[in-house]
Amino acid sequence: MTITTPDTPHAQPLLDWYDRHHRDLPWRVTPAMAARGVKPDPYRVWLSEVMLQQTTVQVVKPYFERFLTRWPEVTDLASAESDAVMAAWAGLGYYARARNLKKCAEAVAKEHGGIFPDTEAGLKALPGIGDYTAAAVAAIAFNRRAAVMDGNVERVISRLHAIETSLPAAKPVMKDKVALMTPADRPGDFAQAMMDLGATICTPKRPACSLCLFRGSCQALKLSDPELFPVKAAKKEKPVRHGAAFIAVTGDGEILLRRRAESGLLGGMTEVPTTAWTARIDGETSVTAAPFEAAWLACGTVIHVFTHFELRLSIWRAAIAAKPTLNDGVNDEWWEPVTNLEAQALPTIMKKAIAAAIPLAFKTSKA
DNA sequence: AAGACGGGGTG
DNA sequence: CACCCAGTCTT
Repeated sequence: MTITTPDTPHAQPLLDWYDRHHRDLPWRVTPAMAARGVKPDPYRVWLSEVMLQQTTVQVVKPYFERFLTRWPEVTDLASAESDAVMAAWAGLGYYARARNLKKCAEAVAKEHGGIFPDTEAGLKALPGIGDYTAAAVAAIAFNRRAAVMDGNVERVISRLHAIETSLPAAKPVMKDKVALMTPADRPGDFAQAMMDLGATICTPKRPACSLCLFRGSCQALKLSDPELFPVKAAKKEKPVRHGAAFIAVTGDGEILLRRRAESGLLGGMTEVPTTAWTARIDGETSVTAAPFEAAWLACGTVIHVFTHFELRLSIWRAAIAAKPTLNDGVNDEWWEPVTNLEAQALPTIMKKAIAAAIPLAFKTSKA
């Protein structure tokens, strides 16, 4: 968003607050570091922002460190094996992000000489970079006066102005307010300060208004109840789907795995053979839908909640004496040593399914 | 404009 | 349990 209006009196007090209260995060150039001449690395800013899409700071931290150690620069990521990137992303969710991360790295390496575009428009043209990430990278990495608005900022703005219009309809108005506030000096720190404020003070539940530097000008606090903002459209309930998953293990300790389709749910990730996931329980077909005849043993049910439905997966296990012939000509399934499961691109639901059949398959019981 | 798309942290 | 998170892409 092009900003032509001057910043409001909110900006400087927020920057002062940020200098005193900012969080020290692995991808962040703190004000103290900036004073020593440290410049933000666009690759790190971009990588962190993509990981942070709909994902909390705490969850992202270890993934960010592992990615940076393994692929220190965008060109390293561009030349990496896709399977390795997907396996490293496993557990973070929204796997289209990982596929687009790889595409974006390749585009930067091949079409931009390994240098990230330094404008909002140039960034937004890249895979996996939308309104938020383009503005965030432009502001934080390139000091551009871009209006950065994420869920945290939406909450702060909606309370500051007591915006009664519900989300997402209110987004354009809220973005105008952010643009009005964003200063020409230190726009990146301003954006991070707004997000820090939303994450630590202006929280969804029980906000710490007494500690907020905007307590004197917050319209929601003055006129109403900050916790009632932002107003959101009513959400619909999640349907339940059912299916069965089959864990086949040979005497040599190998398990049958397959690769999911490139697009769609868990696209490009690894799974154990499963039935289709349907609305109705079909008990009779559960075992007969197994990949092959075997003495399948029931291992209970795993429940996993996705964004738009809940999945109840019946788990079946069988000890295989001799490897059955896999589907003729279909090369998307293979036998993998159970000892090598950690290196696979297994999403959390699949780790839970395998763990239900083979309790010691993974180091952590949670996965 | 609405739906698809994960998983974990938090109260 | 519900809610929410440094959103993006497709239809």
